[in-house]
Amino acid sequence: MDGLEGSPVGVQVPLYQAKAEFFRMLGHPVRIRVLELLADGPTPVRQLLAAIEVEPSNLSQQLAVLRRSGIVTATRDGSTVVYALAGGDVAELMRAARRILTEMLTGREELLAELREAEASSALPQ
Amino acid sequence: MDGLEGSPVGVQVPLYQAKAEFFRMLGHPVRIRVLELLADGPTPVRQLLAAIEVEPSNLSQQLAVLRRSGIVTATRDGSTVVYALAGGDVAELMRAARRILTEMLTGREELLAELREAEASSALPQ
DNA sequence: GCTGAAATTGAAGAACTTTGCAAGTGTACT
DNA sequence: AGTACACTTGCAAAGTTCTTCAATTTCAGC
Repeated sequence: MDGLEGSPVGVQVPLYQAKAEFFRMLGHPVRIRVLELLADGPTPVRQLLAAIEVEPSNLSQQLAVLRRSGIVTATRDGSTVVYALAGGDVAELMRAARRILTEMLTGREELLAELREAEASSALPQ
Repeated sequence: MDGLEGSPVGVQVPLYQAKAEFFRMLGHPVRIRVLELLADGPTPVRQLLAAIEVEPSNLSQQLAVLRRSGIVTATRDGSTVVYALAGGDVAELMRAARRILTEMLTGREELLAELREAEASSALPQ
């Protein structure tokens, strides 16, 4: 876990490792849903909890991961805590991901259609 | 691992889970480097191996993850195997990630500067 | 057919992440 | 002060992923 935040300022982490940590931090269904909800504006935990089927303590852990990575901020307002995206076009990233994902799944269906039609043998790995 | 490929055709996985699996598949330094190398065109394993400091069998494992997810394809040419991006603008995704990453790190430095200046107490979580 | 090089696979153990529960902190209300 | 609510934290068990080793497959050249 913990990726980005662990690095003291000035200690250089190779960029490809920072990227890997960034993507790993995105790699959890609850965290994805939180980011998508936050894309529509700052949201109190209570509301996230209502929208996502998950135990409060589990949500808190996932929020902690997002917070530590720096992609979201938390501010306390009375007894509720409000989360918001720290900046950046997270929505754009999600769009890019969706495009690739769609393409990948489409490619897959085409491949399967081909395979269904001609039960031929070929010489490719796997 | 295995995410996307495990799903029989027609069994619907919630989109946020497919996204999480997709990002998790990107979440490894060796896999990121492979994708970045492949962004410059199809590349034989031998060349990947020369460019990335990693054991052959470890690289193979990571290539298998990428292959199973469908983001790359492998074709055999004589005794060498050549990998290529399966489609999609992976480069665009990486650019989006880099933008956010940069912003996050910049935000962090600003925050730290602020903290250094005024050692004030506040009431935020963490 | 052997031998060697290129790449993959399988399996075992270490390392990491996720989950849920119980306990803790902070704020608001009476 | 005491109770209730909103969240967070610590921790152990369960689950997943990573790394490495040895074994295997596939092809090319002899």
